[in-house]
Amino acid sequence: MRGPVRARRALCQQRGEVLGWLAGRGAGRPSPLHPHRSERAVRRAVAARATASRTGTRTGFEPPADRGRGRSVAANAGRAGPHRSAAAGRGSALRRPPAAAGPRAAPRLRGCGNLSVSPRLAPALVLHSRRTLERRTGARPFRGPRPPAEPALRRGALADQPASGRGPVPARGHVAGNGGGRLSARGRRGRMVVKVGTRAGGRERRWAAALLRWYDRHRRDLPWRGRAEPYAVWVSEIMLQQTQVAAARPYYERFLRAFPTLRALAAAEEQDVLRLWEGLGYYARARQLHRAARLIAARPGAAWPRTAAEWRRLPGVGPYTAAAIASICFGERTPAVDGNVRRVGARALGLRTDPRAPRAARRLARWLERAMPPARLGDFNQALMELGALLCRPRRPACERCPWCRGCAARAAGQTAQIPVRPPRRAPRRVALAAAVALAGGRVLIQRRPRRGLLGGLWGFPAAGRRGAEPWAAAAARALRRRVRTAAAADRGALLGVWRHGYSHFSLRLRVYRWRLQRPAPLRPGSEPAEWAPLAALGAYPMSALDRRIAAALCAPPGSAAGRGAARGAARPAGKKPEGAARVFLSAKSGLPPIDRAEESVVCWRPNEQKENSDDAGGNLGRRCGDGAGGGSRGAPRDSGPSDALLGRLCLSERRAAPVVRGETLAVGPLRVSQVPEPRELSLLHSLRPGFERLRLSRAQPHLPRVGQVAPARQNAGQPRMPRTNSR
DNA sequence: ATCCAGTAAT
DNA sequence: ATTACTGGAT
Repeated sequence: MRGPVRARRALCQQRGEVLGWLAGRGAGRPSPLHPHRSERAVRRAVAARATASRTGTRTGFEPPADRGRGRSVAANAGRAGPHRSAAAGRGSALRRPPAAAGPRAAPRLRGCGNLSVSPRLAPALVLHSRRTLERRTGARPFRGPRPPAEPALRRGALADQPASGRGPVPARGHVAGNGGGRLSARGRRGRMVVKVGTRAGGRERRWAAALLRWYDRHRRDLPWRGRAEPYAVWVSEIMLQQTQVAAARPYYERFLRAFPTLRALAAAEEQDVLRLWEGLGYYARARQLHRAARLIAARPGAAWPRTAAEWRRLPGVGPYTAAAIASICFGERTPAVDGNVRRVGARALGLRTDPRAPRAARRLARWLERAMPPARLGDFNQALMELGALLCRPRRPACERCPWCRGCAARAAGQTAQIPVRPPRRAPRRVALAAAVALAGGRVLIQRRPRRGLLGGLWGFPAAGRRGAEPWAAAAARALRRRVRTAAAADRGALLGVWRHGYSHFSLRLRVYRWRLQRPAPLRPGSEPAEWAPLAALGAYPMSALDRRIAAALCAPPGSAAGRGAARGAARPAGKKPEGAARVFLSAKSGLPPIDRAEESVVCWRPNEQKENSDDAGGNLGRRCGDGAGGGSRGAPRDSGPSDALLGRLCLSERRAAPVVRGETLAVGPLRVSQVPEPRELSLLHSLRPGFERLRLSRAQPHLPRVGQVAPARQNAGQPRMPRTNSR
């Protein structure tokens, strides 16, 4: 046995470097890290060295001697192949250059390795090595507050080691900083094994190299890539907030045509900016982009902010966006951590906690910062995001193609589905309300909700919460009286049913009471409109999903599933669709040119994920709705069979001389209902003419048409424009 | 239906 | 620390 000595892989150069350093320190310059100890420690170390060279006994600084050679790290690394794509294994981290130089070699640091030293000396050595590395690599010196718990505690523990080394030895130390040295403590006598890296973040840099190789080969060609122009990058980053590349891309191109420069944007009217944003959502982004443009233009010389901190001060620019722009355009060493990066990083590191939690986020950011290669800071950030978007997807990651496959901790543990860990969601707040359904001569009372707020602008039945311990029916009656003047509200309504609905942050339990009135009672004026709407026309009113289900129950024949309804939302029996003719309403997601051909076709098909077993778009277009891919297969799982084929072929039934305004509803059809896909099955709506991609199926309203007439197109056209519906 | 996303406002 | 904002994927 070799006793406490653990320097199995010390490298000659490093040894030379360290010994040279130690010798040079003979004068006893105080170590900045441990000024009060270094002198003694250094003298001791030098003495030990002298002893060792005289007697041949081993010391902590002894080279691994010849026995180390046989199973050297280089051999390990060789086994794995010199061009291992993912550099995560222990062996590869210790890969070293040919150990040509001996102890007397020039004190150059190359390669990495372990040195066994006394606990006292270890911190100074690490510091020294880090300094050297910083000098050599130009890495940013570590400064600023160290992350609180870890290093402080461990450095303290280290410094407090008794000279005998018998005190508690931290199981693994890690010297904070930018990757200059790592410290791990092993051994009974408290010898410290110092792993010295050649470059700041040497280990991480190899991940970076593999990543960038992959990125260079597989990156998508996106309009904002290429020249890292601040304006282009900034606009694209704002557009890409909460928005996928495919959706943002056409907007980006149009936007840059309209406002090619910062000055053009700053000079624009907000209305024009918003107009170009229509359909993208999150309109605050556009307003803030515009505001920020004016702020930048007002700077002296309209100079771009350069640092992430400066960008951060602009409206609409958060930590992610600031880091992305600063790194891509101005070479700042700041990781841009978005959802993709969090996912990729959490998996690679095998984070078992929510990567958004501060601790994990710090760890991730530090790791990334160490990995960022100085020459390609922006590319590194983009490559990470690209990896997350293309391969390291939330579901079904394509690990086989991933450059980090071998080193990925989540992959190794078979945990890619569990990582990133998501924080447990709190149980949603429970909310209970009572609603009033007032029927009179085939009409029902509905009201529109305020434009702002939850389900803004949608129509629904009056509802109220319970006051104190009053009966639920009383609460419903109160809601009724608020909108209509009727004596009937004094009566107790009949309980129609109880509906539940889950919203994003609360779950609603709605008790619905029904009143039958002789005739439509006079409406009370209110801030929002109310109407006695014909039951048959309810389909023309945009409603929330919950109110829609109640409306469906009103229209459904008694005893039908929808009529019984309440409990589970009462859809029709699974797998069956209502028969008959119906129209589909498409609400335009953005402005559209006039429709000059009445027979405009709109083709819908399922997302086509398996490229290899499906036809191209032309093949899709060639199929007919009826031939096997239509209603029959719709219950089938996504990936089985030819279900990626055409689902329906819809025809716009009207000409439109005037342009279509965003949000306007267009009637399509009529169609046999069995040809109409469910909204959720439709992830793509294409027309054969450009400009119609943004058409969106709004409401097929499958529940209503069975009673009475389907709302004719004319009537629909006369309706107030359908606001955007948001079922949450 | 449920989950996910970055920023600002609270 | 939560939530609104909006749309897409599954």
